[in-house]
Amino acid sequence: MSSSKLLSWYDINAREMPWRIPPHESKSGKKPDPYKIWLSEIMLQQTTVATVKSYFIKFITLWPTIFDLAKANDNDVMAAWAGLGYYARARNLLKCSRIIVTDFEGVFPTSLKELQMLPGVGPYTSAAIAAIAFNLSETVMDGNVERVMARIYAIKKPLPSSKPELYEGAKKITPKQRPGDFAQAVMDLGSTVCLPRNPKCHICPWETNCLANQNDIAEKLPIKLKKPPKPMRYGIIYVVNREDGAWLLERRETKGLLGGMLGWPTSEWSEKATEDAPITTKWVTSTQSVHHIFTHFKLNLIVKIACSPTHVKPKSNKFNFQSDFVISDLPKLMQKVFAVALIEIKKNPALKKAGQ
DNA sequence: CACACGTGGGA
DNA sequence: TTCCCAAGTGT
Repeated sequence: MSSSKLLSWYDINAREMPWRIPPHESKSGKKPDPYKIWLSEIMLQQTTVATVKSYFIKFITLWPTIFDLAKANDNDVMAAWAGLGYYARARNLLKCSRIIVTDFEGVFPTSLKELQMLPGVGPYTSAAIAAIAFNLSETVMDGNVERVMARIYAIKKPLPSSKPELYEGAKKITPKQRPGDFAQAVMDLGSTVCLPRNPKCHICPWETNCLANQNDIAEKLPIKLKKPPKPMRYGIIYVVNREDGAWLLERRETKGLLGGMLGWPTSEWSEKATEDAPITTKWVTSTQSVHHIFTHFKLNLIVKIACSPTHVKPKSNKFNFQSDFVISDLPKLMQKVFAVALIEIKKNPALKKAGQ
């Protein structure tokens, strides 16, 4: 297995990404901005390149350097992250930027050990930053690399127990020359050629070296255990529009699901939907409910809508009327709820006031 | 180690 | 519809 074969492939086939130094510039010594590599790698955790691109450009435009990000308003950063998911990443992004500015004078450390002490930076991201931003010969292991290694070495032991073996395989072929390009090349290969289903072995630079391809079992690898079904949860969510046009929202608790994000007041989400209205009023129940799929459960929410007079005070001070928000500041689930509420408001004259 | 943690796209 | 997958980390 030769890394040079893959690097030659990468020289021609590298995907374009806003944070990436293309191979011809990389070879002539152009260095990436560690801030951009770090930011992109955090965004790319469990998230596709296609999805990340526009968010990356937005962040770089709003906060061009780590110093800008470190002094940003927390709610502005959470709003900019809205829709991207896994919101702990955004909270850790802020924490990390402030550590880098206050403890490291704005300069990222280069060792895996120091990088892994940063919030949101684990085994994968530390190696990716070291390899891509600093061109150090570190071995990156993500889902792509796992799949490629399982195939070229024909490792039949199922994931996740095979991870150490897969890592050793990757480490063995990590080159001293161009380790950053190599890391990105394996991931490009995994995302465009060595696909989970229907791998394109006939155009793969490692076609003749790959043990799985030689045995015609590439598509069967890596072997993964089946995932248990997602349980269903139910709840009631409340959309209140005040006569002056403001909407009733809450800033969700910092920890847990959608932590730190804006959202509509909601009951708990459990086996059974239970009322927990934020104000006492006459509610209109939407004909449509909202269905949403999270990583570990499915959710069905009944949407209740009300129009309230301006003097109404919510039952809890965690709820606030806000007129200065845009719907894109909210997580996708909350955007879906709002869309359903608007349909109901449009249909129902009793909910229409204040020029809505 | 198992589980919590979002969302969108493809087959 | 349903399932899998995507440049994982924190607890």
